[in-house]
Amino acid sequence: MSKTFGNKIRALREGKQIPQRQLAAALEIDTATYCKIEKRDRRAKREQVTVLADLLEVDSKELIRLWSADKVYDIIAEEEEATQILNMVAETILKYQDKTAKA
Amino acid sequence: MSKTFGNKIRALREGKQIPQRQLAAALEIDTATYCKIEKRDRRAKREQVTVLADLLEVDSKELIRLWSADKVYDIIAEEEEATQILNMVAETILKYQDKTAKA
DNA sequence: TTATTTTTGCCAAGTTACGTCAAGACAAGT
DNA sequence: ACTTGTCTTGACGTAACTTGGCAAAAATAA
Repeated sequence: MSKTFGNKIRALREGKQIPQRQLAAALEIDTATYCKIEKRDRRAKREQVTVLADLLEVDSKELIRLWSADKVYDIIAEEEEATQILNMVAETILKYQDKTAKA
Repeated sequence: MSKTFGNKIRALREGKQIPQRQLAAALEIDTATYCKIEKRDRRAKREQVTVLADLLEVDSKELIRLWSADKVYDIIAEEEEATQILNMVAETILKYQDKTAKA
């Protein structure tokens, strides 16, 4: 991906010169697990993402976007018509937003 | 969604006047499970989707698209910035396709 | 070398998703 | 009303997947 969630938090962490150990402690997991999150071997939980955003002083919405994008990517990357699938979902979401906006 | 996977296969099945029992047998699951798939309570496996496409005489790619879209939708529907997430993934996919196309 | 950080493999525990069973709703026919 | 067939739902056991921790190995620095 252009920038995976793991890449992003690693870049931020390195920019701040924080060891994994410290973030791992904040997330109450051990460093091995934290390491795997950066390497995309494990997935952070949603709550952990917001904690990381705080510690890394970055907009949590941005991190959530990356984190969600990773999940979506995993689902459709292997499909032939990935782009068309995304368009279908986008349409659905727009329609649904219209409905709820009116209601 | 505008048209979920479940809606689609149900419409096709009804158009052909086939009972759930028959498709369930083809998928080697019982009718309760098949029913849940139509109702979006259980998810079909990828192989099952192609089997259904055959039996319902519809392009399997179309069914796979709907099936994938359902999965993606489940992931991001609850997120605030769902559309932006989709855009991020779309970008990533395009970039990746460029790379592989050149290679 | 020594110390620190990062990474990996493996296993136990936890979580999620699946499929079946049993029971019930509903409609059409007798 | 009784049957027959289809569809639906909830509960339950279990299979499959995911997670986190531990221990030990690489990598990196001091």
